[in-house]
Amino acid sequence: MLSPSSQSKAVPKLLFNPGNESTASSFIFPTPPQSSSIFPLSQTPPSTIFDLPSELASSEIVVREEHGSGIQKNSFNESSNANSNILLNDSINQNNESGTVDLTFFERKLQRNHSYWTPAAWELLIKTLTQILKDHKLDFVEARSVLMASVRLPRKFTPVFVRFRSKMPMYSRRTIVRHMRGYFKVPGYENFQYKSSTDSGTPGVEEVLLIEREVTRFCAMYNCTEDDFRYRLWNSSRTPEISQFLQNLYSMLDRNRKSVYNYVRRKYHPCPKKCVWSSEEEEELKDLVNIHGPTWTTIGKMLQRRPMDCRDFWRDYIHCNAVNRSAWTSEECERLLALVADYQKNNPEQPIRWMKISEQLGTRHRHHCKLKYNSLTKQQTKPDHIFLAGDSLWLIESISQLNVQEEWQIDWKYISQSTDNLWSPDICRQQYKTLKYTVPNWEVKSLKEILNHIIKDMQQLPPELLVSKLFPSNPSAVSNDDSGSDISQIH
DNA sequence: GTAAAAGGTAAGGGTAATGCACTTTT
DNA sequence: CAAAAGTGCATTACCCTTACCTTTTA
Repeated sequence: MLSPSSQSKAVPKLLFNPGNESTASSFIFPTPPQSSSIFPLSQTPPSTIFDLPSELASSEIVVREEHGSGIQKNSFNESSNANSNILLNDSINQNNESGTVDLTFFERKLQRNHSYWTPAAWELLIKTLTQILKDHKLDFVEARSVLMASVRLPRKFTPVFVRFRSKMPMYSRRTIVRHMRGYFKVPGYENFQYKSSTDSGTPGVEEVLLIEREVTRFCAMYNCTEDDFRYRLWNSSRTPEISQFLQNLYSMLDRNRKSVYNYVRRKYHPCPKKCVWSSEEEEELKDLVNIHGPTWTTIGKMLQRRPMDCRDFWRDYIHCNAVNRSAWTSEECERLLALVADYQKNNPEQPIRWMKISEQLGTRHRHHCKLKYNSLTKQQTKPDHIFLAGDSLWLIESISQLNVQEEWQIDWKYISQSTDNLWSPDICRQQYKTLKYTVPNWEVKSLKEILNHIIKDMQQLPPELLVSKLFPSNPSAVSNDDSGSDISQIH
């Protein structure tokens, strides 16, 4: 039996697959301009692609519901949290004791509708934004300023949600907003910016499109369907056509050969079924692992799933069946610390194997162990994040030199780069916030006033306390970097 | 026959998207 | 005041790299 989400999970369809849309194959992405240039309105795609429908005129904007939007809840967060934990734990316990599967629990945990941002989503977003800019006679820079000037999304951007709701309902409002801000290069949204290609990690838009085009070309050349291609790619007996196909991709893409190979094999696996596991399948998976061990390719073939999906489900659900989601007890914390200490003692200078720690602890997920350990030992594990007094002064002076009026105008990426990326933009911003809160009545003060106040405060410190990680050669600086003299840390 | 290159597999590790429980704004 | 929208933190579904082994190629 499949949970209902298997029916509702929409598969993103590439809008510009040949044959899907007649104008699509000629469409070229207008990549975001450099912040200094003007958005090229002349690149606006023809209206045949755009055909913004009457839905945009409608004032009724409904997007996929998220975080209980529209339903005001009582503010008893503590008790409602506790209740939900009790519910979850009850269902887990019942599951353990009776040996049967609590469907309510499984449906709950597998109903997520998780969709990654695809090139097709970029295309839709960029098309819609281009039209909005045209309608409001805005250029890229102006639109960026409008976006950055208000915390809430200006109303002129709401047609984006209407468009997405009708074309790609699987994306939440938050995801769309994040990519919109990323497209306009709003500081703090660097992770969501448009990337045509990348050295490693998730491939950029152009890379994905190139791979898709090559697959289409392969199918046309050998007169086969995409399903045929998938089977050929995974066929145990290698064929020269597939080898040639892969070789072509390696030469066209500027990234590690193995990365390309793995990506293509993942994306074009013959078994598209994923995410939702029925209780029967789960039992079957358990049996198969008992019989064959962790031979995921074999098991995947038997279950008609991708090998790594079998591994993931086994590792992150079945294997942590006793996972506890309630608050950590002090005994658990102590055991965690002891286990990690023991591991580090036996495996000096090795990265901590959280899967192993999770297995030994027995009641928590690997991610939970890692997060808890990091929060328990925050000071020790993140010495790099600590700003010494001299660094804090440098940070505030650097912001001051930017000569900006408002906080949102601070280019944190630039600040971070000035530290040779010793601190990330986020860490710099966080440190600024920490310092800001030391200023009395900061809420009603301007940025300049806040900065001047902090600088004045810090300049009153004795020079010997103004040590710096960033400028260790500073005559007043003390050389013991990692000993982290507490007195010089400003918090 | 052999070394180099490429393919195949699974362990290990990580993160983008989202859920929850709020707060803030309209 | 209600509803919509934003947000910090936790969770999870999905993704990527790397190491090691096998197979193919030159």
